[in-house]
Amino acid sequence: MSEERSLNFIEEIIENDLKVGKYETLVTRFPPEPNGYLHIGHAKAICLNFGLTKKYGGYTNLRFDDTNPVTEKTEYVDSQQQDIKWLGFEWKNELYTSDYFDTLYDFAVTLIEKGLAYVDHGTADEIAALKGTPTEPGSASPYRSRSITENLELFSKMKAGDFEDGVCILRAKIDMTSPNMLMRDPIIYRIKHAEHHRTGNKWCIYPMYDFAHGQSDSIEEITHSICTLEYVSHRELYDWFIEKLEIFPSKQYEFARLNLTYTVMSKRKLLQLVNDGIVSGWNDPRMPTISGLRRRGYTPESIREFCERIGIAKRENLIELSLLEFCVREHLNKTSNRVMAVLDPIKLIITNYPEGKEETLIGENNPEAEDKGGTREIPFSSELWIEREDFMEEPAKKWFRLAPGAMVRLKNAYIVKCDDFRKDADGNVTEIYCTYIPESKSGEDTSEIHVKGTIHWVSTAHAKTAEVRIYDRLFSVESPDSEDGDFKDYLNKDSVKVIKQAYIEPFLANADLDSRYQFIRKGYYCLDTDSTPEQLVFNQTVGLKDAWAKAKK
RNA sequence: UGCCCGAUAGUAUAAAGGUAGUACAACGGUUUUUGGUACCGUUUGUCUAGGUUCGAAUCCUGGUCGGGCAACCA
Repeated sequence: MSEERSLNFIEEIIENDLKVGKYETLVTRFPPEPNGYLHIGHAKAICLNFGLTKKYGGYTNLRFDDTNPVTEKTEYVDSQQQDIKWLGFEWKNELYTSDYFDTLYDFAVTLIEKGLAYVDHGTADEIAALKGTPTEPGSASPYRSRSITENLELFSKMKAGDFEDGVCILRAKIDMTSPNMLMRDPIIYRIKHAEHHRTGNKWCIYPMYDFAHGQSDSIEEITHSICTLEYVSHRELYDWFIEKLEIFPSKQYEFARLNLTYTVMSKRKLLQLVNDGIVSGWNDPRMPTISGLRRRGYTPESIREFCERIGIAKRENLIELSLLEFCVREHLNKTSNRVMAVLDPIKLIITNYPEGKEETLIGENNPEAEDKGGTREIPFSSELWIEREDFMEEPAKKWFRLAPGAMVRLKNAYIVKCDDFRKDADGNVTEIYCTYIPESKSGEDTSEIHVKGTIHWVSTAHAKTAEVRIYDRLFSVESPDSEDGDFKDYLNKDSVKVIKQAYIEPFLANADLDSRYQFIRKGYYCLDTDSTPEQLVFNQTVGLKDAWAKAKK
């Protein structure tokens, strides 16, 4: 059944490592910094790391990379955990880089003792100046030659809180002339008198990313430490620390991060959208965050499928949003029940249907499901709401819907013929008059009449109302990041359209937050968390493909 | 004017020296009580110049283009 997917370069490395017996057990980790909400780009990394150990055995740790107390919060830890679980993955161990602060401190002492680290009292500017540039080598700091004893003492004082922020830092002693800027005596510990979300005020010195990440991987015996391309140049340092400290040799591999058209992906920019009130929050349905996609109605299955399809490689990429939309349509088409809702209503009156008469019709819930998803009852009467766009006073060519003299099928009901219509003073059509064909009832049609168009409807007497929110891309250009000027100059002004009063069939009154629906001929919808029993609110996840709309252009 | 990474249809991603394939997108058709779905078909590609080889997307050299690197961020 399962078709073969070719291996990506990381799978090739792993298969080879396993084959030659380099590792017994594959161990990966997902290491977010708890300073924001996870987005679809993180989903790619999550699916990769957890997917690898699911495929090859072994396990994946969740490690919060919390080495910067001023940006990190427990709120983010909680949301990130929720998002990973929702995506359908289970971590082996829940860990925090801050769990290793004692060990990391000892590692720093070891380095000092080996003469490979020193305390520098230069200011940030002085240190930057001596660092050189990418094209010019750096030069030694005046503090570079301090004795081991002095360094040990000063570092201990740093830990003890004897210095204010910024007075001094601990640096690795490597090579100020290295072509790799990161090897020019990188800072490994800085002083920050700040409260940490887990360790409180125990520490006033915190390790830098480069002095924490590889060692944490090593402590956990991570075999394959997978990260994004911007860390390529960090690998040399990563290996250097592991070698000098003589600890478990985790290996770092890098892949290209995800970029998606019509959105931005950096936490910084997403935070700006939230703070500027451009979106309602991290989980605004237009956001590319996991929580936004979830609220929008995306399913974990569809996001996992998307991550599978985009592949893993090392070249920069910009994935078309249409692929994500395809994945969610594909899943929702198979799993969601069909219902009828009229978003832009106009009244249709069946003149030969007895006034006051009602019928209960049966509709199948999902033609794609094996059991058709069961059936539901749909009330029918002489007065219906239909979609305004399903009537044309002067039909275009190839028009299959209602027009004077034209016939269509009402989904799950009868064929009707349009006899007349009314307009108001402004020329807007207000009512459409039809006659129905009694012997054309769905399921027992003996009329021999075949019509090309089928439209959805809701009985006016039985309709419930709901608010419907329809979303469009957040930005009007494919790559807001690469345009001139500020990315916010390219916002799509019409990224949300709110329909205050749509008519929905009574069945939908019992909609729950876990269900997704296909509004027939319209799209996929789910209940929004803003919903109340008095006021239902639906979000459009994605519209259906619309060949007619395309043909009109 | 340094170092590092990369370059295959519109977008992604395969082909480990031997038929350039797949998906999405686009376009056309068949089926259809959703102008949906399903199915069928069409268009479009190896950055460039050399070299190695019987044979190069793949190996080598030069060039071009794109990205990263000079936070007490991760």
